Amino acid sequence: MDHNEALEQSRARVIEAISQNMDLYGVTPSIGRLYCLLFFADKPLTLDEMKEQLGMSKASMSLGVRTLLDLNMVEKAWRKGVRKDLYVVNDDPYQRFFDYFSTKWRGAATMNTNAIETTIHELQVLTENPETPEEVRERAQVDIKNLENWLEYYDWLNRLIDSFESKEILEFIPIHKNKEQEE
Amino acid sequence: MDHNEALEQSRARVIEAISQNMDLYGVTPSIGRLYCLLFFADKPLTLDEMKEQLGMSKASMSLGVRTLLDLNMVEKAWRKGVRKDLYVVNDDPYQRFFDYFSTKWRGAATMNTNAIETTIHELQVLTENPETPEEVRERAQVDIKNLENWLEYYDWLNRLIDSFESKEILEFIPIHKNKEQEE
DNA sequence: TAATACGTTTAATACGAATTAAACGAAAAA
DNA sequence: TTTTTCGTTTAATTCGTATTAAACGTATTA
Repeated sequence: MDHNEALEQSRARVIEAISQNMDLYGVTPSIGRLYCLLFFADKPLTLDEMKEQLGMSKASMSLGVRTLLDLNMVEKAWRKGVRKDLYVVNDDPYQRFFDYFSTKWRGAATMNTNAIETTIHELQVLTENPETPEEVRERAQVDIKNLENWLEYYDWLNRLIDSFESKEILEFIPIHKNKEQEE
Repeated sequence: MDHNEALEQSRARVIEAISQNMDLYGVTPSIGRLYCLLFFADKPLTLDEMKEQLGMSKASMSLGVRTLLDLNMVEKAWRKGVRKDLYVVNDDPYQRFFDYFSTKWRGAATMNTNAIETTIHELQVLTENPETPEEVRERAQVDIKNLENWLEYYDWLNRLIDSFESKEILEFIPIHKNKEQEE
């Protein structure tokens, strides 16, 4: 085995691990490998180069790059004299983590909060309606109580995400270079 | 429309919203609806009751309940005289959030960390090998630097998850009842 | 025991998302 | 202009997973 192969083989291990676990970010292993390809590339890549290296279609590369752009995991790059679109990885793992929550989790929290608020309002109208049977009224009141508990949680979640976006979380959980760690 | 329907319809909105957004927890909308069914149930349910209410097969309920159990989103319940297995929702949203990170994200962090550490070690051996061509050595050194940056991130992530598990995060982002909020 | 009532597993199916080939439109080059 | 080179979109296909029917094993009951 020559040394170039050894390098590629070493890389392959982390590529596989990371690609598989990228489902936490809601992307497929294929897109995970695309991300890793860009991560290990020493220069911005074109769609054709990605297609070449991964042995997939150009359409897939186009789609894959776009979802990675949506997640702020890659960025467009520019190089004089190059007409093709170029892409580089956004290799700050903290930023990647924070961005993911800013987009996906924040979006879900907003949607759920809206649905819950609307529903609570409807249920309140229901309980205030004198024609509502007692049995239904009671169930509605239990629902309201439970849903208000969720609202409180989503408020908390939003504040957590705020601390990610503003990076204030790093005051509580600091990034400390682990210098004096085990050799 | 009778009042019972009104209640069901109000519930349906939040059920749909939450079920759709449950993909953040890595589960399908079907399992999301199963979770919501248990959430709104006023008593522990059997597999047959779930099957009945959702119009799905018993096998699906069995599978679905198990994945929810793995995520600590539901628990087994007991009732005297009832032979069938009973399940209730674990309706603490904070705990749900924390458990998810304890299992899924911690697991991914561990796997990736292991892969990265092994790879860094291999790359170091490669760079120390006098037969390694200079060009490969340089690329390996760049890789090592980048991967060490990731290791630092996963260490940070683990400490963040620690603060979830221990609930110390609540000292930084407190749960405050939003009493004095906009009416 | 035997018979029934469970829950789970397995193998087959059905459904949806990932992937691609081909068509398309836009921009640069000639 | 016309032609070529891009990237994207669309429609078709492929692939994987969700779902189910049926078989299975186990525990309870009689």
